Formats: sequence, structure tokens, C-alpha cells
Amino acid sequence: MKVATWNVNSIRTRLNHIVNWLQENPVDVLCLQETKVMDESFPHQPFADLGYHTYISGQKSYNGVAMLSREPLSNVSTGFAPLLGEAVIDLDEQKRVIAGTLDGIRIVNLYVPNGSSVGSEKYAYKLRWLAALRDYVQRLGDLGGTGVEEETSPAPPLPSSLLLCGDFNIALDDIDIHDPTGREKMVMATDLERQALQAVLALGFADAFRKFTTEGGNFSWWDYRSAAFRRNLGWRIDHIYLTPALYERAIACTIDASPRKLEQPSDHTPVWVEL
DNA sequence: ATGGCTCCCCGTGGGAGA
Repeated sequence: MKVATWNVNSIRTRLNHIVNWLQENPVDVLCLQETKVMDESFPHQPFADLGYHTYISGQKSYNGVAMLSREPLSNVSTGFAPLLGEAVIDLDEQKRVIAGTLDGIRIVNLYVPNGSSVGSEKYAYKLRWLAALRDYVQRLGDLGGTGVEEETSPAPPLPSSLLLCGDFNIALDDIDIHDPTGREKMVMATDLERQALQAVLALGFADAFRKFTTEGGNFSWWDYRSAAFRRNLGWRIDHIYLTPALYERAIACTIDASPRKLEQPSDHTPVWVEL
């Protein structure tokens, strides 16, 4: 099974890039972030023509996530509320979470808030959102990864098969930044953000990309400005995290930089894992 | 460097992204 993640920065602007990429890379599941489209305007048909089912959680102008899958997903859910209830219901106003199950693997597609700048309101929101994500993932593990509250059948054995992917807007390691100088003041690289993400990963996840590639200089996002892509001034902020059995099973994890070379590209490029 | 580039919107500049 191949699962990919891609922040497309507007699905309507990037539609041809996505369709062409799927034709070249017919992954089983493609998780998208920053679709920037309301659900009633989502372009289902081009993906249906390629044989993909579409699952969406969108809003006007900002955010928005979607999952495309060759086979139907089960137990699709959006937001934190299905597992966390009313306590963090306000965090679901921004559409950043969608999850579904395929072949016993719970796939969670995430668009972590950017955080704007260190010390800003948006930065505080990002940290609060990551704390909620930790609770959400812990609850998911407690449920055996089904994402379903009702336990009508015996829970599957733990550890659950969980896959977290998406735009995390955090570079966990200095080698994931082209130049980490001064990173403690840079959003996406501060200790508080890293600690908040590590608290999620401590529930039992490993970075699929780092199973195969230990070198720095591998990035998934490059700023539109200053010819950053041409100069490879990037960050690795799009991640795929796996629970232990899936991590053992993984046979490849690759960043495909080729769509970033096209005309009018997203500033992010796809990352995929083969299980 | 209130810089750089690109996205969106009942837009014609400003907010947001990262």
C-alpha cells in the first residue's frame, strides 16, 4: 500500500498538477492539505475519473483537508470532536483533520497550524492545537485505531496500526532546515513546538522518512521567495509517522520534489510511504 | 528588511502562509 501526503496550496489552482501526479504515481491514498475550497465546490469529478473516492473537510479561503482513495475508506471522521467532544470544539472551526481506515490502518491526515510568529496569538493556538492532537491520538490508540466510539466487537490487539501524515509545520531536527541558525526564534523550529510534537510521537510513532534516509538536505517545502527552491533553501515539515508494526513493514519513503519544478507550483511537494 | 512570492476574496489592497 502506498500513502502520500501533499500540501497543495489551493486544490483548484493545483488541479492539473495533482491529476498529472496521480497518473504518474497511482498511490492508494493521497492526503491533501490547504485545499482552500468549500465542500460544495470541491472538484470531485477529475479524481473520480482516475478511480478515486474523495473525502473532504473544507472551508472558504483557508485550510481544508481531503483524502483521495482508490478503495473506499471506512469510518471517515473530521475534526477532533468525534474523539475529544466539546472540550476543544472551537479548534474544529478550522478544517485541519480528517481520518479514515483502509485495510486495518487508521490514516490521519493533518494540517497543523502555521503559528505565524513566535509569541503571537497564532503561535499559542498552534501549541494548544498540538496538545489537543496528542489527546486525540492517545484516544485513537485506546480505541484500537478504529476511530469508532462504540466498542461492539473485541478491540484489536495493540499497538494499533496508525499512520499520521500531513503538513506538520514543524522541523523536528536541525538537519531538516537548510540553515538552522537562530532557529529558537523561528516559527516551525522552536523548542516548544518540537516538544509539543514529540509528545504526540512519544505515544509510539517513528518517522517513516528517517528509516531510509539519515542525511540532511532533504526538504518538502521551499519558500516561494528568493528562488529558494533553485537554491534548495528548504525545510522538511511534511511528515509520515507510523506505529511500530507499520514502521517495520515500511519498504520505502520518498520526497518527490518534481512537482515543485513545474510552472505555478505549490510551495510543498509530495511525500509518500510504501507499506 | 514592514523586504523577497503566492494564495484567497464581492478583492482592486490586505491577510495569511511558512
